[in-house]
Amino acid sequence: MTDAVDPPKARRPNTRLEEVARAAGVSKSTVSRVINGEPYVSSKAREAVHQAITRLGYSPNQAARTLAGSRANCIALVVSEQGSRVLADPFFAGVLRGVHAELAGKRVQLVLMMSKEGDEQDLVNYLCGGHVDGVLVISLHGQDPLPRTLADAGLPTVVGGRPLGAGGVPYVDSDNFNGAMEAARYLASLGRRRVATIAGPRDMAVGMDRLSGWKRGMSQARLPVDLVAYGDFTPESGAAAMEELLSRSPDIDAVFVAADIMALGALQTLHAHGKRVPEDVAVVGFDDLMIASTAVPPLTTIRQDVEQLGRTMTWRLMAELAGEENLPPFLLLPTSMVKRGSA
Amino acid sequence: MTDAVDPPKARRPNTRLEEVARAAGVSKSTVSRVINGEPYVSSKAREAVHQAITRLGYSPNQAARTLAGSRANCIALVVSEQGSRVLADPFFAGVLRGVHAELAGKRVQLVLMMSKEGDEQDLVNYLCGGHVDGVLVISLHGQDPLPRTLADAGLPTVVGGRPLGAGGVPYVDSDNFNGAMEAARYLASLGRRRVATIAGPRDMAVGMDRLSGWKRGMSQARLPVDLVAYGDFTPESGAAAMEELLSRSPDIDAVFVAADIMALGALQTLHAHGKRVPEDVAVVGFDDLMIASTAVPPLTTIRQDVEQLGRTMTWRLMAELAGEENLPPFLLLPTSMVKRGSA
DNA sequence: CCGAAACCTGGGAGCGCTCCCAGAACGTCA
DNA sequence: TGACGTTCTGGGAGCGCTCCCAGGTTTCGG
Repeated sequence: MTDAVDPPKARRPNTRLEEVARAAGVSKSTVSRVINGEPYVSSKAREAVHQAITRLGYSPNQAARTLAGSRANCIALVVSEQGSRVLADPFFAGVLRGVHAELAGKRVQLVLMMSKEGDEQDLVNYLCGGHVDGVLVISLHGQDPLPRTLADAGLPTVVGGRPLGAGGVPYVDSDNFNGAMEAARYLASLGRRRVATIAGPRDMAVGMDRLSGWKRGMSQARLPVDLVAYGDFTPESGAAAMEELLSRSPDIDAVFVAADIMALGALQTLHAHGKRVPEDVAVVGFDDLMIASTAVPPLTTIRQDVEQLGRTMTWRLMAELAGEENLPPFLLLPTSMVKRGSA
Repeated sequence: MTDAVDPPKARRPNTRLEEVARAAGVSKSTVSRVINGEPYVSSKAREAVHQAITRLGYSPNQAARTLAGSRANCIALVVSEQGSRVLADPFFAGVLRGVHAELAGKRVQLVLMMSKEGDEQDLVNYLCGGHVDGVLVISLHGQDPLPRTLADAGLPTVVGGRPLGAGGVPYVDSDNFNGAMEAARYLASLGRRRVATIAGPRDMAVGMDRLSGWKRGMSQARLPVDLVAYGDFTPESGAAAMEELLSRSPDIDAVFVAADIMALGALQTLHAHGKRVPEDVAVVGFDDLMIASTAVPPLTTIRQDVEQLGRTMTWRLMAELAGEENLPPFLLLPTSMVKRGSA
């Protein structure tokens, strides 16, 4: 008769606020006040409520709080992931750790969303629908209008990594420009004269910023900026780009690779061509992933602190949610060079 | 006067269901039915509602649905992360991708929680408080009672990776035993006779299962199982373990390393000792991380599909939530050997 | 032509909280 | 003594939805 079997009856959710009130001998209102740390509660009542809560193992119903109050006590982390590979895992995981670390202790949940192509409108509807108090966006490509849209809808938004198409939306980023510049100058200071770079994709700010920094560093060292190849943050693309550079100019004696993950590929190509690292070609990466130190030879690289990036984004968002004013619109995190064997 | 500044007034959340009803010229109930895809709605009404929804950009208030209905339309991914480094990033990121892929299209949100020490009770209260419909748990250490606790509370729970201390709770895992066995047999088939292993931590099932599999494979090849060292899934520990093995038995001609990430460290140690890979010592890893193919030499390894692990966990949980019965309690995902240069 | 079964619809009672308001209890000062 | 604060408390109206129930409309077999 019935086509669909009824799912098993949901357990009666835990204790309700009213039961706590009864157990503590006070009213719902008072319990609510205690939970939310409001003033104007006698210490006696406060104490009784705390005990009742502990005894009953009460945990407030988040849905009800959200519905009744205005806040959702919840922020979203949106990863715009076109094609699902992009901007490799370690970056994302690091940011996530940072976000979580910063959220620790605060009663704020983190919901994770990935924007698939097509879902765009759904995503915006959802986010603007009052389900979350604020949004963290990472891994933007091209001129993604998402942050702009969210910000225009009045939803507090912080972007991780400089967004190309969202002027005015607050962001936090590593100081890619200066990091890359330092790499170029360091290679020059080593006496290298044919210094190439493998840059990131042209549609990502991180790619362009590191390329600009390298160019600036090269200019300062009075070196030409002709040896540029592009990759897409995969080892394969790094290998291919290195191949291209070597064929264009076999006398290359150094290369700044705009991401460790690509540097791994470049190292393979160099090895295949019988080039010794660092004797024949010095290599400097960027990111300082875990794999940088275990590469052969260990990779000299520009370290960016992705966990700190996550923390800072979260701090910035939470500060805005708390009503703080005159917050810095943009934050740049310093990078540092880690010297290992490859340069 | 006022110590705390009031946060800026929250925007009036979007359209409400009632407005959609009015716009479509039907009742709230009918709109609700359309949204939830229930039968017994005339196609005319259905059409009108859909149009109204699109026109008004309506997005149902999740909190209200949760409160009124029984489901939260939300599952939690709990990462028990004691110490914050553990089980490195790539694993976690892969699982996450899988979970998300499986969730795509379903109207289910994912909340991420990390169990810090101390928070344990809070976490359990929260999860059992009806805020989520089910829980995915990964990265369990030792005899973590969390899954048991959750399952006992009647909360549908699926564990990723065989849990040591939670008999009876459904889990999904890679077939670590058979994968490791295959590795051992492969090395033996290559004619290697002094085959060592670098195992994972003793308090993790994944470590023990791979060790058991290796032992079984060795026995089948009539080889001794004396060369065992332990690491903790870091490159450093892999390097140290290799060092130990080499000093115990310099004639080692093969090693099965229970994780690529440790294999990287082992490779460094081998290199430092002037051992050629694979000529002097063959190396087989486990996991097939991205870095396995870019190691020097490229690592032969046992591939486990972590994304599939995430997908399968999610599928299993969702099936249970949908009320399906007689679901398999445990699921093992096959592994496969990827032959590259190191063995 | 009548009754039953299948469809379709609207009304309204909550879900568990927050937050506003009214008022009690206890001052304190003219 | 009364008028007025300040501190504390409880009552109750929603928040926006789901889901039950009652009832209306159509179809179809006897």
